[in-house]
Amino acid sequence: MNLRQIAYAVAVAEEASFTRAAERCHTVQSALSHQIARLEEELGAPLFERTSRRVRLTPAGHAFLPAARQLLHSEQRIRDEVAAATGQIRGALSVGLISALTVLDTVDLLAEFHGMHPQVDVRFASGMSEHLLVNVREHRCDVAFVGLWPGEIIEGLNTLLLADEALVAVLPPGHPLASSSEVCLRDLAVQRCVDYRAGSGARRQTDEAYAAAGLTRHVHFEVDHASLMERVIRRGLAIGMVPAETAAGMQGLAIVPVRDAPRRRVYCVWAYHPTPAAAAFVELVLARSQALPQPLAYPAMATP
Amino acid sequence: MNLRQIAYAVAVAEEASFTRAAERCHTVQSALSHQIARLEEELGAPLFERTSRRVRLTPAGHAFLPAARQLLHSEQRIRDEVAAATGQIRGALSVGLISALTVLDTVDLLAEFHGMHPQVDVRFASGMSEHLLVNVREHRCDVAFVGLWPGEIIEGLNTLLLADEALVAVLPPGHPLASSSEVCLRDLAVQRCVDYRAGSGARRQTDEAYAAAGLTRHVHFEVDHASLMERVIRRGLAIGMVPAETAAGMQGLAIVPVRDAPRRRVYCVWAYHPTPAAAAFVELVLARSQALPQPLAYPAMATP
DNA sequence: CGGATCAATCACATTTTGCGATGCAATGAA
DNA sequence: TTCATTGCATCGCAAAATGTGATTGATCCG
Repeated sequence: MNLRQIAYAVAVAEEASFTRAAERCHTVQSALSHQIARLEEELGAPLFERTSRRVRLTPAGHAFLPAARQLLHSEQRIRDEVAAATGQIRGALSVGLISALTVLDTVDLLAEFHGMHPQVDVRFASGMSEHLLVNVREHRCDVAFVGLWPGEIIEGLNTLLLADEALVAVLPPGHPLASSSEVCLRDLAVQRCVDYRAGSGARRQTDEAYAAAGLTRHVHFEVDHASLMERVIRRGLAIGMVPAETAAGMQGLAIVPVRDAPRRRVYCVWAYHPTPAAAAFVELVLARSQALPQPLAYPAMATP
Repeated sequence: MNLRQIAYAVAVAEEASFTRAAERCHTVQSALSHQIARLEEELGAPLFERTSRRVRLTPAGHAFLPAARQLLHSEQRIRDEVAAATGQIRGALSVGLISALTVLDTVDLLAEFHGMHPQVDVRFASGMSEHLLVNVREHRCDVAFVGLWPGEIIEGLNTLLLADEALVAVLPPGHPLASSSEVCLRDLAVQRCVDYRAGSGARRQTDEAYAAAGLTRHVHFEVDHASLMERVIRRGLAIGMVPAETAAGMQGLAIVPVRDAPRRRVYCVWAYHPTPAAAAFVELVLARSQALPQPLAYPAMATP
């Protein structure tokens, strides 16, 4: 077995062609073909089914592929780790974002990060908190910014609490409640509401608050980004709730404190043993976020 | 870079000697020395500090080592996966065990497993539940049998509930409560108690039950194995609580049901993407354990 | 001081890999 | 059916990488 053979085989699997794989690997088809044959011989099973005109993976090939990719990943990791040991941060950094993220400007943050470490390739991936957590756990993502409802435990990951803010109600200018000095959830539950998509962490946090108050409400409009929520409210279609800091940026809308407001928590999470690039990025996040007091390891145990 | 170079470098790091590493790799010292030099050249940093008489890792070498081991692990994984695709289960299987495990005989189970797949090398590791869970998460263990207290969530791992039994009190023959038809925790809390070590999952489960009943008790004897607990009780030093099935095997001791008995849960846990050997072992566990109804994904949400 | 130990270096043999040309099988259009 | 095309396997040869054994040079220890 051989690093080159592995790379060749993965290329063939991805290109579904020996010829194109050879081009991608900057070699000739005969050399690649030979190496694949040697690899198959050593492993004791053919990896590819060569029907003329088409190359397909055999069952053995399907079993081979994930482990092979992991091996190539390890190779890159070796280079990046050794480079980091001599002060050169490089490699790839995959950052997951929830769409409701407003507590810090990640693009600004990544601009600063890119200035410090221009050799790092950055990839964004947006999605819902649960999905991002799975991605981080399975190392498809290095770092993610997620929202979680109170009491949730994030096990097996590093976490940093970035924000724990009370939400405020955001109303269209002419709304009957717009001039109130304070409202409570009971007032809001009977209104037409806009909130984040069901299943998202942000949505769960508000749902949880209504449920705890014994209230049911109906969400007429579901959005996946704060700017969409703002437009829905501005148009007078519904009322919403956002963190106070976010609301401050919404010009021309009525902002009213909520007595029994739910809190919006945002965490930065990353896996154990981060890559050098991920570690450097987390360090920057740490430096740029005022350090909030972190919750206990097992908040569920703290309040029996 | 090269698989052989990586293997050579890891061998040097582990043997702290080029000569011994060469022997271990079935080659001569000069060849190995040359390959290490080439590897260091490609990586742009020396991995080893050659003081005469001693070889030590440089900072770059320390950064290199974990990623290199992971790469070699991937190589083995490729072989094992391809072999599994052709029906040959082999490789290594690391099983973690809590000492309080009595619901199934893991040695019997592994004997049967070894009969089915003799090419798999099995390694045992005993410890406390929390520690085993970390080991499984970080892939130092493939499968673990752990005890958890009610309400705990195991996130990011596959789980199978193996046992959920009520505990019964076990008393020395002449004990005042030995002839009772039933006792409650209040009766037991004032007795001298033997239980598992503080910090273990089994211990937490009983501690939690006493706390929930508003009782405090003092554990005079801490043990790390059921057989030790039995001997302490037999000697008349203390009373204990064990699952009913376990108690059935304790001849000559008084077994008394407990009205508000805590339950002892035992889970089998394993990481996502198990190795072929781990997957085969879990399959056997599944077949040999009567399938209990599994708890919800988020039991904390189910009882708000 | 002198033997022992250990890694680096060198010349040379062997193996592996790459390259270009060719062969062979299958497909699809005339 | 025939023929051009596509795509992978095979082969001979050149180049590169790797292994071997002997030697060197430095350091440690008695």
